[in-house]
Amino acid sequence: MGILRPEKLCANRKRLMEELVMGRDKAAQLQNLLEKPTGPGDSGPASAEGLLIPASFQVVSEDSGENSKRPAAKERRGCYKRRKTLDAWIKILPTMEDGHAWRKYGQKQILNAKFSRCYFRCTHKYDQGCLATKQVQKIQEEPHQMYQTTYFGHHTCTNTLKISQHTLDYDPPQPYLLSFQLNNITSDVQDQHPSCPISVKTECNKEEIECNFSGKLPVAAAAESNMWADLLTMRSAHEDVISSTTTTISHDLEMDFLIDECVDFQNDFCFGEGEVSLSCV
DNA sequence: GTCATTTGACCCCT
DNA sequence: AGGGGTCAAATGAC
Repeated sequence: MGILRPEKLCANRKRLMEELVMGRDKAAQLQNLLEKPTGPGDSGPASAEGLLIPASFQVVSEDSGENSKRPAAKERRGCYKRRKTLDAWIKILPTMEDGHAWRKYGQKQILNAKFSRCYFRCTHKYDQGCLATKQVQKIQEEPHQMYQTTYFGHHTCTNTLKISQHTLDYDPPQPYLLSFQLNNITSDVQDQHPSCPISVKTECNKEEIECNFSGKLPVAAAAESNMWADLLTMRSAHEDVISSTTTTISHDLEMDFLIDECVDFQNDFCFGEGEVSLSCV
């Protein structure tokens, strides 16, 4: 549910386009943030948090209905409401750690997913009423394990933990935080290679990097092993675009790209979902 | 004893 | 109807 599934998007094109427009706006906001450095006291990254991939089809608890006394299991009918609106975003990290104190409250095996999904709520849900929650799903096995974390709501608690030393000491060239989105949705039915421009942004050694691959991405061939070669080609072919949209590209890029699904040429658009890992070397 | 995790059941939503 | 999100009793760790 947390993932933008192509088949569902195909069924609701209008909604999808609205999401894309929103994504574009978010990107513009991010650009502004990057161009306007924050002061020493500012919590810059926090203000940019919401600009990561909007998990549009996720919803946020309207009313958790947390009472001190809970009814017995059989009396729980209608005791809680499903999440209703969205304030969610996705991060892909090599660790579950994110500097906040979470308490696990559930785990589910998800259909067609290799790994189970874990559900966390803020430790301070009851003492401070913090409604932040997250879902963590492993998406890649060790040794280069990666976790897709979907956050819902922002922390309102004050007792956040410091980022663990493990996280701080996380040294390159291990994969680092990365999120990406497809900027536009178009297709080229003639050559069966839809054009899906990609934005990639990451935080690597405290340095923000944003790359904008605006070339044609042969999505249909995304699963093939030469994907990285394609991206490299694309990058060199659009070096001017990259340099105009990034502050620094001093790192070599090492990427694994995978697109799970991308289809529906009949409706004249395509969409892919995927993961990108980026290493600092 | 306290708090976190596990796990099966329950419930909402599509 | 079934998948996915949440609850809470049972269990484990400290």
